[in-house]
Amino acid sequence: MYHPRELYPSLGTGYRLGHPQPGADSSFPPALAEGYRYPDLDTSKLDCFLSGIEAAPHTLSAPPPLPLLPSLGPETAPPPPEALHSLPGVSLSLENQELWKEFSAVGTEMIITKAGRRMFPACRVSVTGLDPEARYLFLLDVVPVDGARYRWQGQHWEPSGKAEPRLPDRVYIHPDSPATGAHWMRQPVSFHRVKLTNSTLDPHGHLILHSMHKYQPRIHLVRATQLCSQHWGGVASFRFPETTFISVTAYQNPRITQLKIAANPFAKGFRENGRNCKRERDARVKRKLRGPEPVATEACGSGDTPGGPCDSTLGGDIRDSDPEQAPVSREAASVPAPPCGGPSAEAYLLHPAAFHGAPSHLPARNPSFPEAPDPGRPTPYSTAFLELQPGPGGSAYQAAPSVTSFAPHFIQGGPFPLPYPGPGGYLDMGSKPMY
DNA sequence: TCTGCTAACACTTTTGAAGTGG
DNA sequence: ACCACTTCAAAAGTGTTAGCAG
Repeated sequence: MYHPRELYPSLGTGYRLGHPQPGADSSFPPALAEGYRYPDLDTSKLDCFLSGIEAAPHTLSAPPPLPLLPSLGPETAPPPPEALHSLPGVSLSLENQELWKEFSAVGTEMIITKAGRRMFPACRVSVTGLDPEARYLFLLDVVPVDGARYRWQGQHWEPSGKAEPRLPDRVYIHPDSPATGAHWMRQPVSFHRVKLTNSTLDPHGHLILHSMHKYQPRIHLVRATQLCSQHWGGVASFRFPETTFISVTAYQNPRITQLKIAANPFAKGFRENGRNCKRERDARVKRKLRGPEPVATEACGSGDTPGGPCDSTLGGDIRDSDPEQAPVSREAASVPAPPCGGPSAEAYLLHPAAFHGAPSHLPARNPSFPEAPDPGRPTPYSTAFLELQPGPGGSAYQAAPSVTSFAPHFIQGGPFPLPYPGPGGYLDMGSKPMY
């Protein structure tokens, strides 16, 4: 685990997030740097949806210089994760770091599709140092690492020209947000529901990426103590070098494919003993050509323990060969959850934008939110993603109007606005009452 | 011809509704 | 009526593959 204060001992606790200096990254050709400033979290861009949050206005000073971004590939020894923040004492650790490192050592690739594809491995982190009583939001976004487009050369990735123009920046808000520090610290926080797409007109709010480009996920933690203020109480921004990846529409490196099949329970069918393994597929093709025959089976059954479900917080990459990352079994899942084990209904009512539109993602009641929502709050929205308006040149974030929470023009995609339920009321999501 | 993208496919996992029993 | 548990079907998430477009 890395503590931000160890990384930036000279910064103290009150500094502002800001843009790094492109020139500081030696792996980033100056010619490509134009228009590709690394957009670290700009506090102003969050005002649109954080306006209901926080405590005393926090004065933030100059941003620290960013360390070099990592390059992808087996030759790099990952530097410590980077963190920028004005939340003293808060630190984040990547829970599934070993898995990420395995992928990173080969050169992580993430499939992106028009409909949206989940990340695997997913970002799963543990947080410490939060104020147990204060509320926080967890955000995730993905930013380009450099200004290059990449190409698979049979053995490795190489830059092959200038990157495509920057796409709209979207932020994924963890469904539990806002929740108390105690809630976030109780168990690892998983972003396994994040989806990546290459559709620039994506209506679902997924994070939009270009194929064959290198990206870096970032996790932001925002303090939110009072729900009706125009200010927020600080922000911490983290990124883990081993989570850098290249987006693709089809896997290029067969070693990555093998790793994904081995580690992702959904791909179990493609394992050596799976019914969808190459041997079986070939056999099926032969059978098709010969005509119908009884289907065989058991011999090729996986025999593995079924991978279990993941809740909104714990879920993510699960590898059934790894006991430490063993999925929660159905039996285990039936055990009563801890008081803050699930997402919160109040969190939804207060920040419905934090939840996906699908009913399956609806939160469970969370007693850590005893108070009813403010009836005077503006209309919320039903998407876990916010699209942030790029500033001039497409690289900087523009200050958002902070007059209302969830300013409609800052949010794109999804069936909203939805009617805001009064205190104790229901939100109509697909005609089903919530709680 | 090569490269990148898409849709269809078969398979597995996840989720929620319905049913059952205490 | 309520709760806990089980069963089942539908939805969603996988990588593979063939075909298409530039």
